[in-house]
Amino acid sequence: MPQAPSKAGSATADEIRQAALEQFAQSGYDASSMRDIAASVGIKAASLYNHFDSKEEILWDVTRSAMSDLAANRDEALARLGPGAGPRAQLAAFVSAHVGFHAERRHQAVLVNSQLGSLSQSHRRKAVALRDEYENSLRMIIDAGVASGEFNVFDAQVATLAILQMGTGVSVWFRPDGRLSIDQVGAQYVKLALAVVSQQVR
Amino acid sequence: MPQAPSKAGSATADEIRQAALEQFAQSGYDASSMRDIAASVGIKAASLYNHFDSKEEILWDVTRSAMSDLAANRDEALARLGPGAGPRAQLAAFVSAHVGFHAERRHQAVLVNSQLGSLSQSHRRKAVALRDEYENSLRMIIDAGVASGEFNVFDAQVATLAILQMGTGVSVWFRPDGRLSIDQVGAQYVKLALAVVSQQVR
DNA sequence: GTCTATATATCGATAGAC
DNA sequence: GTCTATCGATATATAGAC
Repeated sequence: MPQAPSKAGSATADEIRQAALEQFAQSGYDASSMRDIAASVGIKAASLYNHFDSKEEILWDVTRSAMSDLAANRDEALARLGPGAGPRAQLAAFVSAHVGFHAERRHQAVLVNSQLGSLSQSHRRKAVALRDEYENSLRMIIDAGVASGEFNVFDAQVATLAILQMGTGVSVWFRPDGRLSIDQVGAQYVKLALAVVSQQVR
Repeated sequence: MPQAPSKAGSATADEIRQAALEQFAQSGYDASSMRDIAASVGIKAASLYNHFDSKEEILWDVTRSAMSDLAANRDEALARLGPGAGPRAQLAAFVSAHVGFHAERRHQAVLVNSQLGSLSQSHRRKAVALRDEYENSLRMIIDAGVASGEFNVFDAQVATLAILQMGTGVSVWFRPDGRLSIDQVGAQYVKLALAVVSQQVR
C-alpha cells in the first residue's frame, strides 16, 4: 500500500533515513550526493523525491530524530531514579545515558555534532534550541548540587560544558569491538564527571 | 617582486591562507568555493592557481600549519618548565597550552577537528600521524604520573582522551569578548585535568 | 512509486591575452 | 600575477512515461 511522501511509516523512507544517516555521518552532508544515498537504498535519485522534498529535508529529519532520541534517552534514565534522587545520582544517570548514547549510536551523535551548519537557517535554529535545552538540563543538575553543597565547582558553566564535551568525544573514538564495553566506558565517565564536580576548594 | 607559486613568503599567498582558513572553519571545506575565497582576497578564482595547485592543497597547507603550531605551542610550554619538572607540572603546562591554543586560535582548532575528512588520503594519513603524536605526548605524561604514584586513573587512555576532548571543546564555545578570559579558562581546565588524574581509588 | 531524460546551476580547473 | 572566457564534471531538482 503506497504511502504519502515523508510519512514516518514508510519502509522505503526508513531505508532512506538509515542510508542518509550513515553517509552524512561518515562523509559529511555536502560530500554525500542524492545519487549515493539512492544507490545504497537500491533506487534512483529521482525516486527519493517521492519520500522527501529535498536533500536538506532528509538531513533535518535524521538530525531531529537523533536529537529527540538523545533527549528521550536522558529522560528515561532520570525517570528510573524516581522523584527523590539527589544531584549525585542525577549526574551519574545523566552522564551514563549521555555516554551510552554517544557510544552505542555514534553515527547519530557524530551527525548532530558535525552537520548542524548544513541545515537551513530555520532548521538550525530549532536544532540549537534543542541542544540548549539538553545542555541546560545538565546545568540545572549541577546548580542543584552546588546549592546543596554536594558539588564544588569553580564555574558551573565550564563544568557543564566540560562534562558534556568529554562525553560527546566518546562518539569519535569508541568502537563496538574495542577494548572497553559501553558499560565500562559509561562507568568511567561517571567517575570523571563526579571528579569534575568535586573540585578542591583550596 | 613576484614569487614562485606556493612560496611561504608571498603576501598574496598569506592572504589566501587566512581567507581559506576562515571559510573552511566557518562553512566547511565543501561549502567553500574557490570563487568565495578569491573574492575575500580581492582577486578572481583563476588567480588562486598562481599560488596553490588545487583547492585541496590550500586545505592541506592551512591544516598542516595549524597542527604544527599546536605542537610548537606545546613544546614551548613544556620547555619553559625545565628538565626537572614532574608529571603534575607537565600536565598543567600541557593543558594550559592546549586550552590556550583552542581559545585564542579557535578557527585553526575547529578546522583541524572538523575538516580532516576532506583531505586527500595521503595528506589525511600525515594529519592523523601528527594528531597521534600529539595525543601520545599527553598519554606519556599521564603514564609517568601513574608510574610515580602522583596520579590515579582507572584507565590512562580514557583519561588522556577525556582531557584532550574537553579542552578541544573550548574552541566551540569560547568568545574573545565573553565572560571569561583565556587565562581564566586555561586555569579552570588545569584544575579539571588534575581532578581527572586524581580519581579516588575506592 | 519507480524509471529515463533533462533543466539549471555551480563547481574545480585550464587556456591564453595582457 | 591578474584577468576573461570556458571546459567538463557533477550537483539538486523537475517532467512525464509507465
